[in-house]
Amino acid sequence: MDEYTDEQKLSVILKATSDPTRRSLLTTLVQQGPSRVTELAQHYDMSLNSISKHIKVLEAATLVTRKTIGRVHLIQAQLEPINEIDNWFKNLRSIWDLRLDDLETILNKEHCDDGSQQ
Amino acid sequence: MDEYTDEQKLSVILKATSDPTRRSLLTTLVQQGPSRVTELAQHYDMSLNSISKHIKVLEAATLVTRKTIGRVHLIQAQLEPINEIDNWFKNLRSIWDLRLDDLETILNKEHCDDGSQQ
DNA sequence: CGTATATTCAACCAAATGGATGAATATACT
DNA sequence: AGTATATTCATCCATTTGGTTGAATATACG
Repeated sequence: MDEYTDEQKLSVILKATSDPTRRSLLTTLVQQGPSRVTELAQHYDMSLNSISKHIKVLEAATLVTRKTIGRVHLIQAQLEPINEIDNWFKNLRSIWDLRLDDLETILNKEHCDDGSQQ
Repeated sequence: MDEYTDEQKLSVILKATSDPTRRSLLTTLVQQGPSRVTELAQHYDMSLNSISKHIKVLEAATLVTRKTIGRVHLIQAQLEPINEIDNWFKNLRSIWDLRLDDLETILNKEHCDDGSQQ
C-alpha cells in the first residue's frame, strides 16, 4: 500500500473495516491468533471463496498479514493500521476543540465590549 | 438510524467516513461550523447534486445534522458517532491484549514445567 | 504416481456506489 | 405575479462490491 497517500490508505482501511464480515474476521483473528483460511471460513454461512476474497481485502488494507506454510496460509491480524483511523479522528476533534475555543473567546469579548462581533 | 443494531450502525458510520470527499466535508464543517450546501459544494470540483448526495450519506450515518431555515439548509458536523469506531477498536485491542497475556502465562508455564503445552 | 486437501483464480451476477444531468420544489426578492 | 436562488428528486451510467460456482494450482499423503 506504499504507492498510496495517507488519505488513500485511510480510505482503504475504513472501507475494509466497514464490512461486518470483515470486522468479524478481525475479531476472530484477534481472539484466536493466526488462523488458516478454511478454519476462518467455518465460522460463516458463506463460501470459502468469499472469505478468501474478504481476507484479500483486509490484506490489501494491511489489516492482516499472510504467512504461507506449504499449502496452508496462516492469516494474522495486524491492528496498527487502525491507528490511522484514530489519528484522523483525533485530528478532527482537535480542530473542533480549537473552533470552540475561538467561539468562547468571541463570546467573552461580547461580554466585555460592545458585542458588535456578531 | 434507531432501527439498526450497533453493528449495523458501525458499518454505516465506517462506510460513510471511508469516502475522501465525505471526510473532507466533515473536516470543513468542523473548521467552519454549520454551513450551507452550496457553500460546501464550492470547495469541490464536483456538481452540487453530488455534494448533496454525500451530505445525505453523512446524515444517514448521523455524522451531520441539518437545520432548514427557509430555503437554506444548514449542515452541522456531529462527531459523537465516531466514538463508535473508537469503541470498536478499543474492544478489539483489549481482546488482543488479553490474548497476549494468556500467551505470556503459557510461556511462563513452559519456563517452569515440561513445556508440553506446544 | 495418484488422490485428497488448502487455497486462489476466473468468470459471472445482482446490488450498491459515486458521479452526471435535467426537472421539480420551496423560498426569497422586486 | 414573476424571477432568481437553494436544494432535492428522478434518471441514467460506469464502476465497485459482495456473493456465487467451477477450474486451476500447489502441497501433502498413501
